[in-house]
Amino acid sequence: MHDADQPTPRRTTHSEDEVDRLIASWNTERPDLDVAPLHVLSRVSRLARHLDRARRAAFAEHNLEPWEFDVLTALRRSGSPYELSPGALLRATLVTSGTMTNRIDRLTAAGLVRRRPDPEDRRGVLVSLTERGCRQVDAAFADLLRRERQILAGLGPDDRETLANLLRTLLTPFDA
Amino acid sequence: MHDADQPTPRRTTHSEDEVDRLIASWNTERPDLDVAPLHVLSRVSRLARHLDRARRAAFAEHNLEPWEFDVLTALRRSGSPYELSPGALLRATLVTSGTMTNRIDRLTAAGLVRRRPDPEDRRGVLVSLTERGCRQVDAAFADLLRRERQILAGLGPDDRETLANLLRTLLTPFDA
DNA sequence: GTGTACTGTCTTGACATCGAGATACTTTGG
DNA sequence: CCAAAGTATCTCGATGTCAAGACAGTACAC
Repeated sequence: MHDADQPTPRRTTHSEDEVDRLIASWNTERPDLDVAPLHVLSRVSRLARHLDRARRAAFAEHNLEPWEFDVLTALRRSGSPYELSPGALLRATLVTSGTMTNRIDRLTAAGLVRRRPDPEDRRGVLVSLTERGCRQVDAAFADLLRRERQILAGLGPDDRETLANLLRTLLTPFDA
Repeated sequence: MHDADQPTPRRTTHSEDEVDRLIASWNTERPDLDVAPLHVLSRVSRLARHLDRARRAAFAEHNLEPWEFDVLTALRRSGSPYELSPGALLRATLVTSGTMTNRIDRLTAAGLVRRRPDPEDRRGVLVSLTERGCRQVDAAFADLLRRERQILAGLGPDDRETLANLLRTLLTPFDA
């Protein structure tokens, strides 16, 4: 449709990144397509991938897998007595019930959570953090925040706020 | 450290999202921690998750799995004759060699790619797109771009550019 | 009350991924 | 020309996930 404004040198000198190269190859192969959305969304995906790696590294220091951290933080954030049903946990972590059963089994075996029957609903179960689970998730979370601060080091406070607000705008439609 | 500036009404009215609620629970449970990095990075992760869902939906319309699309686009972007080695493909898609072998097997079975021995290196193999593979990836990609435009609809052109540039700044250290 | 629909959890089977190692071939250096 | 190191691909076993369905218990309407 509009070929002319694709290559305009509109933005101030930014060093080229992988996504710019990706987009350049698309522009060569499919000049008919407007691939501008990739400028934002491919970067979101790639950054998320790197974040996953950083998370994995942070947790490994505390002998936790990312999935373990996800479950433990959900419990931790729920506040004392750090106890939730498997159903609540799977809604918090967006996994299926089969996966959650498996996770709780392994976390129980590792001594990080405990299972007990729900006294108010005989179908139900309650999962709670053990002392060790609580200590470990707190340590891992502090470590994670340190690394995330590193990743954000290239941005000033105003840029961070701008970025957070723009991302929230994109995210809001999904939260509904 | 600084309790006072967390609840300041500094940003102009934005509706609260899931991440704001997440951060609020952390502030309740661990008021000693500065969880500000989550404002940016949790949103990046969550948005990436939603993007994955959108991708999956777009590809399903064309009978493609996300992993199939990843391999096919790498070939498509490489330009005519749409042929790359398994090694080049695994570098492009960031999976292990075992995974790539498996993927190529299945794509071959589906008639979307072809394998042939590399005439210049008898260890090697070359993988190329079939007619059908090319048509299918083109259709799926066009569909994906439509959906990505939808996701970005809430942002004006200037905001998109700002967002892309901020994300690039965060991404650059990783590309090295 | 009793049947029907619903909810919460667990079980099972299929599947894609990874990591480590095997195999075949090529390159390099003496 | 040969040996050693390097490269390209594939094989295999273990793992974590999901989807579908089984099972037990609850809630509501009649």
